[in-house]
Amino acid sequence: MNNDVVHRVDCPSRVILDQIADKWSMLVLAVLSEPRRFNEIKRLLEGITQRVLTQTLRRLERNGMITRRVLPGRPLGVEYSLTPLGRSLQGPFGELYDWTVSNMDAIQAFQRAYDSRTEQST
Amino acid sequence: MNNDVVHRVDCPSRVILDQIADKWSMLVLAVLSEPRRFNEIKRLLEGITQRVLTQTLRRLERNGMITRRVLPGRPLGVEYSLTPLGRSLQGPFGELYDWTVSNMDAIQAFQRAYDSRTEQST
DNA sequence: CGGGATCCAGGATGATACTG
DNA sequence: CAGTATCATCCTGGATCCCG
Repeated sequence: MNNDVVHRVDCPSRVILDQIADKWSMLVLAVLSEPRRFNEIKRLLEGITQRVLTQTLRRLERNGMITRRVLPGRPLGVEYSLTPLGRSLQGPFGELYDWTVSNMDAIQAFQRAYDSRTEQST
Repeated sequence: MNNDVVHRVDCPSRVILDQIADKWSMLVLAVLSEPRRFNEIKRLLEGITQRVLTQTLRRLERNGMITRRVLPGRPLGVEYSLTPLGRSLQGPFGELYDWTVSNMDAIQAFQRAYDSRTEQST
């Protein structure tokens, strides 16, 4: 990371980072390793509401990460799939995910230590 | 990414991801490539308020990413620096940052296209 | 200098109902 | 099925004041 520039408010990377570096975007992108339909994604991502999912999908679509395709036939069907751009994000996100998994235990240990150091006794 | 597990609400990686995959954490970590003091960080990160900076630093500290050291002497001084764990995050974050810089233009083009496709004319 | 405590407004979120 | 619309709510983040 170039520390001389990242922090500037006018650096476009900050704006972009804002768009992609959030939990749901990452998870949606992960789940879309293969094309999926709306409710399918929703089912896979336990805890997301359709409202938030819709917003996330729209944002990803606007940013050119995913494609929305209306399936012919009834009842309605919509399929989302990664664009090449979206797929190219799997690398960096994968790194981050792997790091998280590798260091999960260490982090939780730190948290416990911090909390016991912090919390007031009865 | 392992799609069979990422999305589960009970997967700890989701909790961790939540902690680290936010804008300010990434930027603070970036700026802390060398030890810095509170107001120094604040000055470097244009747009952050001391409240949010404090919260971000606390969270990072709790997660074992940074160390807080009170400097002896008057007036007060506090120095923050990366722990080995925090430093190990620079790799993944760097990847993401590099990706962002490389694809910034493409993304902004997508956004413009999407917006002109979407917005209603006068 | 480095915060903690408070107050307050606005945006994000959840739940629910309705539609093509 | 795949959303949109609405409303109540919650919580974050900004602004301020104060303290060691």
